[in-house]
Amino acid sequence: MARTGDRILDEALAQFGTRGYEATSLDAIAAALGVRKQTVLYWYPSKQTLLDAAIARGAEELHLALDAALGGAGPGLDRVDAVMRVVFRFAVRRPELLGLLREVSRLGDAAAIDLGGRLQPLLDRAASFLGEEMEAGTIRRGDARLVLLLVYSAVLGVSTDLGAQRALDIPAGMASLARLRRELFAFVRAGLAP
Amino acid sequence: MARTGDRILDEALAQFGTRGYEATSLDAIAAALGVRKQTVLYWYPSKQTLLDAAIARGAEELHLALDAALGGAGPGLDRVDAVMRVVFRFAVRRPELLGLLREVSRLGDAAAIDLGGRLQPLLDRAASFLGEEMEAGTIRRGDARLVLLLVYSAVLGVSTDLGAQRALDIPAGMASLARLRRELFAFVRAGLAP
DNA sequence: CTCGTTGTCTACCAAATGGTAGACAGACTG
DNA sequence: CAGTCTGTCTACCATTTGGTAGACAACGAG
Repeated sequence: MARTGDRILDEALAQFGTRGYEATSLDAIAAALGVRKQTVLYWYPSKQTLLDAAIARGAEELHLALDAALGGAGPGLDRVDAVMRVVFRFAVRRPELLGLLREVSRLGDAAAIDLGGRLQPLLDRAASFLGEEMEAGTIRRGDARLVLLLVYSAVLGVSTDLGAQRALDIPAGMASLARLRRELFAFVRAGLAP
Repeated sequence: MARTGDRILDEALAQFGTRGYEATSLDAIAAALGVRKQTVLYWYPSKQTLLDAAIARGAEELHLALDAALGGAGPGLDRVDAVMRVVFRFAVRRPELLGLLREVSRLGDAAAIDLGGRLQPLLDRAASFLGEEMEAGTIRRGDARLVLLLVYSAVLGVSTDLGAQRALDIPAGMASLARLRRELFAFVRAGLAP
């Protein structure tokens, strides 16, 4: 695949992730690249195909980063921190990717199931990790899958709900972002502590 | 306003909240009510007007319930519990309302700002409540607004991200829902504890 | 009975959307 | 040089969408 195909995929990921799938037209994607809609349809024969490809790409990127974080870090809460660090970095540097994640879960179509399938092993691994830590006493006991869901929601929510941040008068900017990160880590750590 | 106007508003809120604003057509709303699109346009002269009205209605409903919860409950973490109970009940009984909240924050248009304005006093109140409790030592010290954002994200995330729950193989149903609720409460309580 | 009001409908319309068909230019290959 | 393959484009098309114009029926008031 030449470079055009990749540029289209990037742009599609960005627009699907920020404006939403239905709200994004092929014309808009094409125009953003200075190209005609038919070029988009040449590389991806339908809008659905393009969405699938964007999801696959996003999932792969997430999977890679999270896999490394899950594998490389130390035991106990340090590992939780490592994962949160990764997700938080995504939230800052590639918010459209997390936006796509959320968008897909809303669409609830076949692509979402596919995405679920792709991330499944990762989630299983995370859940069993939480379970082990609960056994070892480093994490408060509870249902590992539910706790995972909670942490996921809190992190993703913070990462994507910029609207809420606006309503709360939380300023943007590096310093404030760092504070938010610290607060998030403290909150989750406290929430998981035995 | 006769009954048709209200039925349209309900249906619009439901569809905007679940399928999203752009993905919902006036025809779809009308069809769901066994009526023609022009009847919808008679009551609400444009799609944007309808969205605004739906948001206003949702905000009012939320405001009412949260206001009561914030006012009526006891001190300290009990009050946090009361608010979470309310939000959780919304998540179960009127998920489309929380969905609309999220949708609006994504749209980021004038309506979102309006919604923010409506809920602002409530958020201020919640934040200052958290601040007081931090002073009193019943809640772990930290930035009250950020902590509020975290709790909000966790609760809203759990409440709306059914897709994630599917991916995690968390079954639907009353019993499982109750367990999720317990786990959420425990998590937030622990996260807020000093 | 007549007349204005109200609410719903049929008939359109212009713009946008996803998608098809095919022309065409350049580059590589025999 | 002829021919094929690749990538982009112009030209359309059917459908959907938000929205306008106006007919029409029910109905309460004078």
